[in-house]
Amino acid sequence: MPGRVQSVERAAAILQVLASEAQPTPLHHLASALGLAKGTAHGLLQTLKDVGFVDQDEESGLYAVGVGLLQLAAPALDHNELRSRAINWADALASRTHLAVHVGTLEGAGVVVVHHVFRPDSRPQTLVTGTSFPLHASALGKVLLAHDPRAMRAAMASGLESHTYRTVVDWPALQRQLADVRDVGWAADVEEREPGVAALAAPVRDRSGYVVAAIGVEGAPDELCDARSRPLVSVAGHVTDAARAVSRELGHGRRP
Amino acid sequence: MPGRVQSVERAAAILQVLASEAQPTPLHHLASALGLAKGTAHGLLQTLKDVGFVDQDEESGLYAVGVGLLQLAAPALDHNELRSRAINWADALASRTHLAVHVGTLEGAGVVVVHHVFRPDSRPQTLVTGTSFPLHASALGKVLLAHDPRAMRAAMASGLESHTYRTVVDWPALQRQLADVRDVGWAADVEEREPGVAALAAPVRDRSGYVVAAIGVEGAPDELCDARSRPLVSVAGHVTDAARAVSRELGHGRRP
DNA sequence: ACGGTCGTTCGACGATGTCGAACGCCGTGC
DNA sequence: GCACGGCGTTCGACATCGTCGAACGACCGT
Repeated sequence: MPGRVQSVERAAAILQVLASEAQPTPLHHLASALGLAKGTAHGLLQTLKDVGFVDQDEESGLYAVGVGLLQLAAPALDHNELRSRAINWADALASRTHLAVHVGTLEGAGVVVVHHVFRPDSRPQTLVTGTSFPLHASALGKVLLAHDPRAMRAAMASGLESHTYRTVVDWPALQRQLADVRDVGWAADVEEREPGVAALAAPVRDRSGYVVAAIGVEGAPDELCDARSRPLVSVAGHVTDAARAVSRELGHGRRP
Repeated sequence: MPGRVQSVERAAAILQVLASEAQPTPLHHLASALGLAKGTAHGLLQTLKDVGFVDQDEESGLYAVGVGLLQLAAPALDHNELRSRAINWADALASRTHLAVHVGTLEGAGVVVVHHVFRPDSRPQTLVTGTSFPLHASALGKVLLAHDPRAMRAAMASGLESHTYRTVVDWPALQRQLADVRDVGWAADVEEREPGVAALAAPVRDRSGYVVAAIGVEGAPDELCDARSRPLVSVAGHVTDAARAVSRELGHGRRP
């Protein structure tokens, strides 16, 4: 691509492959996955090691994304006023509902989880901070679609991909759902993004009243819904209360 | 540096400057800070934008580290077995001690906080995940120095820099402290890294018995120490219990 | 209206990134 | 014990690509 720096694109591609692998990766795999000569891959990897973005195991020679990369991402994330302010209310929401809590913001064509509170029990859980959820097939995403025109433009550009048999992939049906979201103040996703998973989310507004994020809970459908898969209003109430509290922290509702 | 890719080094330097700035940064500042032509900085920034590592505000034109970078760092962090296993015990330690909890591992010449549990109250707190603490001037770091020869080599290479008037910057005195750490099983830092802050930490061992991390609590000196600034044995007991529990989760103490 | 600053674009040029070949090490099979 | 294949690493040649200075358009302040 003209005007872009190819070696930086290649280095980023290496990081993306490393991040997507469950285990440390050999150099030859990276080279072949990206169509690079081994010498080229080696030069890029040594540079990434020097700057702390990649670690290489001394014994096996395998490569992985280094914790050093976190030093870039985490402080930048914490500069985000939203996340700083959401943290306490997210903890409270998790305690109150006994569910996992996510906070997400629009990023490209998806909603990226910027904060994740584990459900307060000892079952194994997977951190999803940094993960991008589809806008049309997640509660967090529907909140953004309902209130943020940029989200709507992004969804129209990328289309409505099916994720489960319950995903809404019909624009009129989705529009009707979004009208309901604006009406009741929260969104639901019942096995639309992932089988066996339901979520409820509500909008977080900034000082000017714009929706800048969504906060929500996630769990098994029978933890959030009644026997006919209808979301429990009690859970939705906890979510909207938390969303309002975070919005107040961001200055929403204060006189100028 | 021969054998390294200069443009990847430059791109990494840009990210490091952006991460260290409290607010979004103009292109000309980045160019002058790194001694680059504006056209060069522009090409690197557009490439970083394309790969999602940098965002540019549409109105102001200012640049910042993008949430997209988190998508690389967070999943890679979660692959780290240590952090997955530490999360629950860290929450329990925070509840028990009413203090903030950190888990840290050796990274270069410092100890990087890979997990941070906020103290369970509503006072404002700052997330330090990703932050590197000095080895000799932090409880986490002293644990690693006491048990991990790589940490000792790194500290010898980088020296003992003073952080407060209480920082130990004398090798024999530090060595004596580290012998005590090995003896009692925990380390303390009383206003050595930061004025008004004290911390206690204990070693986390892997299946083979090697110390791979430290877990600790942090708070005001009077929350962890008695009137003569001596660490409270009760708090140290909670910390060593948590460290042992995490070590067991990592397989320490199991027969092969 | 004008001047200055900034982000962006463009083309020339040479510095650097890339690649193929080779090397050393390690593990495996015979 | 030896040979062989695979892998990470090194090196030098070459041409591709990254860099920079100049210029442009937009915006802002005076």
